Amino acid sequence: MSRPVTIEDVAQAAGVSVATVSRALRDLPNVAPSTREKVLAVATELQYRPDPSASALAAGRTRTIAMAVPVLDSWYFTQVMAGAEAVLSGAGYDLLLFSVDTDERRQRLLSGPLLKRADGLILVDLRMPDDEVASLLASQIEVVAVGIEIPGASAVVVDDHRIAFDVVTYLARLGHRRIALIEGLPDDPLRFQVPAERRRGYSDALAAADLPEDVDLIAAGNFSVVGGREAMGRLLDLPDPPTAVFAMSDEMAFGALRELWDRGLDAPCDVSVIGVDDHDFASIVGLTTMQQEVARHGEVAARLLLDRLEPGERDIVRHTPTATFIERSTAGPRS
Amino acid sequence: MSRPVTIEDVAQAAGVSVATVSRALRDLPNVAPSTREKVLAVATELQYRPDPSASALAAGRTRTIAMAVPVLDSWYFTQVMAGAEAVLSGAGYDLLLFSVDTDERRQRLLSGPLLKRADGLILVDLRMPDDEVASLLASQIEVVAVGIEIPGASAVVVDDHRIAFDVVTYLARLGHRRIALIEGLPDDPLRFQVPAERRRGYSDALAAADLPEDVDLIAAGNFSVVGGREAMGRLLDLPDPPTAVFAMSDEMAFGALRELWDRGLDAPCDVSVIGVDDHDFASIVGLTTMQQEVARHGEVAARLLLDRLEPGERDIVRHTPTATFIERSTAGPRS
DNA sequence: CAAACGCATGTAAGCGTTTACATCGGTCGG
DNA sequence: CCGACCGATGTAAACGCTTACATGCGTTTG
Repeated sequence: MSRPVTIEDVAQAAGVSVATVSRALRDLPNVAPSTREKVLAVATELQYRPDPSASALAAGRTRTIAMAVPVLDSWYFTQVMAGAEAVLSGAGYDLLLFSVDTDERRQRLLSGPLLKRADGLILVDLRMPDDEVASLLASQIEVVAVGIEIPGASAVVVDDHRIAFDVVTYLARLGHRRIALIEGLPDDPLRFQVPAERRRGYSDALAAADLPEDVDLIAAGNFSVVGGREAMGRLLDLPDPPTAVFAMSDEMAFGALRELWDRGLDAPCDVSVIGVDDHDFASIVGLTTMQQEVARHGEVAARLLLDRLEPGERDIVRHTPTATFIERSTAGPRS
Repeated sequence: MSRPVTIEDVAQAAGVSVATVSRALRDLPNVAPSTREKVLAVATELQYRPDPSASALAAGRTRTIAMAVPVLDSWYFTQVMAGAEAVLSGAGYDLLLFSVDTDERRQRLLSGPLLKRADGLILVDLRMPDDEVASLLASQIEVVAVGIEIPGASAVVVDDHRIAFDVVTYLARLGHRRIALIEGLPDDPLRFQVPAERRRGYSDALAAADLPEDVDLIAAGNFSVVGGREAMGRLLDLPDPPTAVFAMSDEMAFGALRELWDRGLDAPCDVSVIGVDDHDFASIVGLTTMQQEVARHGEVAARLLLDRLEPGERDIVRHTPTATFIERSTAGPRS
């Protein structure tokens, strides 16, 4: 109803100038304690709320961090997001969330007004062409990447090659000779860097174990439960099906397990299955997996970003979280 | 490097006034087609990006919607969020995300500058005292609730009483006489309305089936997998354990199943288990559940909000999504 | 004791938009 | 042929803050 309270109202009521109010409310130096108190009292009394748009316009800082992820309904991304949000809200920043499902949307977003809407940007698993990277870095906004490397920006990247390599090597040591891969999005090379790295790790591990690589053993699972299930279906339908499967994510591994069960098969008796993430449900179904501290990824990214927003040129940091292999009950020796 | 391009730069380059640029770029009437074209050309040429803060300040609209949820790492909330985001981004709105884990944070948030940061607010499962509701509604911001009812605001609310009633009645009809409830957060009455309603539905169904209610059969599961597991553990340790369990969420049901399996028991042979949601993994483990179209909740909420933001006083709408019972393999007759 | 300084405060110029209002040619009906 | 009207455009005043700079006063210092 009533016109919102402005800083001017507070100034008037407190008998000082707007500048003093501004300083007092933001804990800047050069304000007499008595004055500060008075201003604070009046401000709460009047229920004054500074207008963020006005502050942003005047100060050039929005106190907002944007985060862009490929999809919002995937466990991994929501975990990263939750981790980041915790840190950001603790530091008084707000989180602007975007899901970027197409190249076109990414392009529009990352060149659009978003850049002026936030002080920083957390980019999760969104690979992009060089020119976009360049224009991003040229813009004022501070960028931190998760899951991808962006030359010139801090990043949180797991060693995806190693994860895949270790898992596949483990399976090979168990005696498996036909080891399948359920991968993510083979059709969209720009989107994820992760699948490509894990794919390489898979191939290298096979080579290291002197196993031939068979393209039939590579199935796309789209990083989803149903995708994993369908992929497993295709693998089992092969004339010479695999005895072990490495799924690039736990979610796909769950789908794979489901398909096994549906066919009256079981892991690890018939087929060994290993995933990545240590999803909340991995322990439920006993999935052997390569654990990642996913929420930490987000926390670390947020912290790196906040660090760089502080005045005083921080270095570009590349943080590599560790992954821990967790043996449960879905992988065993080749029968 | 170079000073960002402002509307003035565009105006100058196009040989018109800033007003005309503003009008042309926003497709307002009263601009000659030739002029509009010219302006558009110059704008793209210069890579002009309007500053959202400035627009917001001048126009009083932020083109942003805030969404507050109790936690970010729970399946239900992320689904709702994903649904809302899809609609909002389609309409050119940005999503500001907040997790509200304490009463204090909620209070601060909902009275703070947030209100000026967004044109609308989607409140999910956050119950609050009357005075807060009042001050929220008194503020300029448009509110839509999900999972709770806020007098004076549109809402998306499932019939939680009915869901619980139906499930428990179903179990009673199967011959179960000791039906347990794994609930959410009993200690925090302000936070969720949902648990309270489902709890009532549970009690009423027992009464309708002439079954006694036993407080020992009610265990808190915190809406999490581990919580559900622990709750089930406590229930099984009872001298007279239940033969059926209704979990208020699938996630808790998963935990419950896990506990059963760990003890060498199984559903439905030893204990029937039913959840709510139809979580992605429900089909994996064959969980019988009451399905909700969760993402739709978010979509609908977003749409209701956008409707109300259009000029032209819409009515307050109360949308009740339907829930569908899905029989799978974790519930059966009492053995 | 004057000059120099430091601190608390005020003044006012932005920040980059939107938009009410004024202006200015033309067109049109009488 | 003229006043009314209309559509295209410009002018300038907000919008609510931040902040560089100016001011004024009490203290210190040589």
